[in-house]
Amino acid sequence: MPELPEVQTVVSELGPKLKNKTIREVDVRLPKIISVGPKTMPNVRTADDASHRLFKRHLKGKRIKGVSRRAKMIIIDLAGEDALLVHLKMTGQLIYLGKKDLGKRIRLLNVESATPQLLPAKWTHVIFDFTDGSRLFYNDMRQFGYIRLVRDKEIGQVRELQDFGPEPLEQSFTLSVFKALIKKRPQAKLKQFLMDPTVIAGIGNIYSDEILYFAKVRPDRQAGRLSEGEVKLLYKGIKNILRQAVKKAGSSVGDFVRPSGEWGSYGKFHKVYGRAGERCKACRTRILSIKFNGRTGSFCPSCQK
DNA sequence: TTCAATGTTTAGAC
DNA sequence: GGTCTAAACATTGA
Repeated sequence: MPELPEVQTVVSELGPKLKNKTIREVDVRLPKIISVGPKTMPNVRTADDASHRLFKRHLKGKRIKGVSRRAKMIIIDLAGEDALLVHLKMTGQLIYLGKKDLGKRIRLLNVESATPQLLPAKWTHVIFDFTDGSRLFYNDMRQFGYIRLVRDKEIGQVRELQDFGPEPLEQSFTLSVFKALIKKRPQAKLKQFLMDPTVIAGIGNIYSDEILYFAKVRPDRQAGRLSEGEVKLLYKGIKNILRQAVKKAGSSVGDFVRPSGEWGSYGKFHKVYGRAGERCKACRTRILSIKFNGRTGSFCPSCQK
């Protein structure tokens, strides 16, 4: 589900809601989602009783200072020396309901057949109860995501936060920084290059497709073989597409929901992602869909050279 | 029944 | 070391 624009949407909308809330109780319904300490390895999550108890005990009574983001990781900063790291992976959702909204039904899947549901629902794995009666729900159908409790000073040791490329929307991500990245990986194909978190943070399958369409280059072109003009257009595409998507609160493909239960609206603007077989909006050629290194990429064979 | 799905890591091959 | 592939996590829906 979430790439940079979706995660940024969660962070922007959740931050003001959670700020200065105090946790009354945490209900962990699927222990493997949670873990404690910076060195936890993904996919070796044991969810033993000790860390489960530690997690609940540590969070009880803690006040939330703020919510921020690094790459696709959500960082919930707690008073004292603790922080919660939340990674949504493919299908994680964070939904916040105020006390008087707890009876509200939320549509958790952006498909016709999905009926709105009361929370906690079938895929709600962790519930945070705040002292003012509001609640934060963590849902995750595929159960790939996680919530990890770490000490502030341990954050630097979290391996999922190490070795990340620059944040593409920050001012410091300049054209010359981008050119330096290309020099480092000249052989990489563009689709791979854009999606590699050690090259640039936060770009996944949806936005790599859209950025490549914007830059009019094929996903299988080599990064080091672009013309000067193509490099500039690609750089501009990264900034433009991501900024636009953040403005529209992300794309709700499948199951991205905002913390309020609303949908992101950027999906309406997709030019190629999810449009395989349909016609290119610019030239009417049919959009192709091809596997590139295990991931499907969609592109216009006529507009993209 | 089979396939693909927004993410990330790891192992093995070349 | 760089790059590619497949597999792993678990479930749904077309």
